[in-house]
Amino acid sequence: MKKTGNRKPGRKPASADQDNAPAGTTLADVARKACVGESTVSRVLRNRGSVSPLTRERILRAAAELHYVPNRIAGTLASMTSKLVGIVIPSVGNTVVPEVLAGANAVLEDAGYQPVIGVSNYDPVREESLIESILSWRPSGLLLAGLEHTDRARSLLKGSGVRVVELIDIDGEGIDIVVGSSHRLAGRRSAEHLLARGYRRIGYVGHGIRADVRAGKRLEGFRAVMREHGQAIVDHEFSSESGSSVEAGRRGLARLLKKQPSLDAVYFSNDDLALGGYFHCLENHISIPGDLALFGYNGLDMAHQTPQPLSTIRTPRTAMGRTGAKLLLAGGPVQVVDVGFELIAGATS
Amino acid sequence: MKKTGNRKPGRKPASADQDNAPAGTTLADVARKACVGESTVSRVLRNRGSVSPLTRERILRAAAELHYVPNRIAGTLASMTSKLVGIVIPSVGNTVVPEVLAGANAVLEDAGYQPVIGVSNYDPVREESLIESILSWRPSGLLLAGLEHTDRARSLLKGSGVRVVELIDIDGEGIDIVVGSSHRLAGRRSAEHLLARGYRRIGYVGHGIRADVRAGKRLEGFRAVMREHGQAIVDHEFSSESGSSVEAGRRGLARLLKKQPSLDAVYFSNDDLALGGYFHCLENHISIPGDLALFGYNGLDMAHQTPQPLSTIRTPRTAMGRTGAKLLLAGGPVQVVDVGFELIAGATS
DNA sequence: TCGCACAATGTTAGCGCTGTCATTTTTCAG
DNA sequence: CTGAAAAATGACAGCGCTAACATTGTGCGA
Repeated sequence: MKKTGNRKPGRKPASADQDNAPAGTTLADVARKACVGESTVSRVLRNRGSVSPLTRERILRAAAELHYVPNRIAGTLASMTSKLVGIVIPSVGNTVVPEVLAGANAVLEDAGYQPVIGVSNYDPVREESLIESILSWRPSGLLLAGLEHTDRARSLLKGSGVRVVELIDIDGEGIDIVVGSSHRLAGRRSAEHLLARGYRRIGYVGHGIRADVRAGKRLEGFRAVMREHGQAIVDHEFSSESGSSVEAGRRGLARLLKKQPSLDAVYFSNDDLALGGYFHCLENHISIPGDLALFGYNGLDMAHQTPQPLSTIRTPRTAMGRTGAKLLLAGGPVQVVDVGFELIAGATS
Repeated sequence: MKKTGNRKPGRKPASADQDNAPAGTTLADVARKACVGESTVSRVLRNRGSVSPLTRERILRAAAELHYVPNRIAGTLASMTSKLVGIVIPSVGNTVVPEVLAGANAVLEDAGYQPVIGVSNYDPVREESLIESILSWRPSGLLLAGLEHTDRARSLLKGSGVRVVELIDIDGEGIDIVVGSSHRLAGRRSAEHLLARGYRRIGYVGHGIRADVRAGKRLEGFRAVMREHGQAIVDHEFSSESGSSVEAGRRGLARLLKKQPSLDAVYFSNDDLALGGYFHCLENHISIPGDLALFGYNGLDMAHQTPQPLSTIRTPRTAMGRTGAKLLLAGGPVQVVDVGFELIAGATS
């Protein structure tokens, strides 16, 4: 036989402190202190509905005196709308990501949103679990890097119904909104540039497709143009994973030139690597672009400060983040935004 | 006269969909589908308490079929313990922060915590409001950069009762746990190094105390040693705020050398600036360290890949983040952890 | 066979807010 | 001065979950 009713409460009631309960001050405490109903306090704190100036004043004073900090967890649960936005990035060390992040963050912050981030470390499976984990915080949107995700990640996102913005890349099928530029096209333009300048014995130092999807797409575009011109990349050197990118570029170029001393140009998968290559040339008195031309990708500030600014392609990274965040919050239609890129001729080609 | 009771519910009850309610599937739905009580589902999903293998299996299947994603907002509210950790950083572009962040993030993620981040942009007032905002998500801890905060920020943190870890710097008064190294001492060691190598006409290019508190502390230590040796910095050039750090370093050194052509060494407030200085020397055929010695701070990988590795001081940034995060979660006593630093002699001094 | 520790599961009261609606007070045109 | 619309405020049922407790089943030594 069940014995319903007549049971002690499941929790101990909060101790009835007065005035100084820093950790656990609730809206009800403020209401009591200001001698008003809870909903009035709620209205004042969220600037919604109409409240008389006197009451508002009294409530604000009470809240301040109690050092009240609203509990957004409770607020979110009650209102079913969260001011949380999930962000999953592949890495923080990367030179590109922080800028995109900064752009997005600026917009989100201004709109009162708080970013919840996860770092996937370029691992789609890790990304999937981060997405799941972040979704459990019921964010009102999600910012992702790139278009490559596991199937389950995709279905989780579709099922959740939250707005998703995929940043950086537009070469592929997006889930919802996509903001970025075409890496394939960037690769093409790079090849066209080098060919136009008369370079023919061109090598490649960088990531393979497996290591970096977007670098792979650039390489693909690059090769396509070469092929169209009856040319081919003479040789390539895929960067090993260990050490910094700059170091990888330096070593990579060294290895490549040992195999192919007669190269007249090298295409790097990004500016970090290219900078490493630049340092290698400096050290070995290889004249640039006389003996060897260098071409990168990203438009890093740093690579623009060398005695000879690096030839590269710059993408509007901050704008990308800003646009992505804006569209995330705006609630517009599904769309793909191509933010384009700019080829910087530089002095190394 | 009040009319209590007998009122329609304030919310519309969730539509009684079956099987495919992707967005709003709740624990109750799973319980119903698996024909068990809600608490049993909760137990299974959190691996707490004992549940028979068969029931567990049934529940997991039901959850999977319904694509159930737990609502941690509700969970947090109910359990009064959150798996959120707040992180307030001064900037993402900065080269140091991402590494510290990566270290911290790795530890937090492994423990199932989700970081909620805010970017203060080096503005203590902005930091204060970010702290307040983040506290409203009731995180179980907060990671901050540096020891300098507004009074109100400090009292908010003290009042909230959450664990606080301040990273990077240990020269000052901490709120709770502090993990970092002494910048004052780093400045001292830098000066000692340059003096020991016989440099006497030393200049400074970098941030003033106002622009970067920690750079200011390093400069202070540097000057103290100089003074103790009866020396003084010949001249200095504070970097303007615009443009990248590398560019600032290049321009700064140019300006400084125009004023003081006879300098034999320059102390930079960080490696980014020093790298800019290095590029300036390269471009103007100033031999290093023959004509001019350069010394930086941070131990950036990139500055180690130049033909002549930069003389600098390296701090264990990733370890700093890891340690900070570990202590945050560990619940140990208040303490200050000095992670130290390492002077890298390099080839520019 | 009984009784008791313990495993397995159900029941329910909140967690601290917000949204809806009810109620009371004020304002103001007619 | 009157009635109705508008402003101000209060009351309270959830939001989806967890923690505490209640309840029932199960194995096993006495």
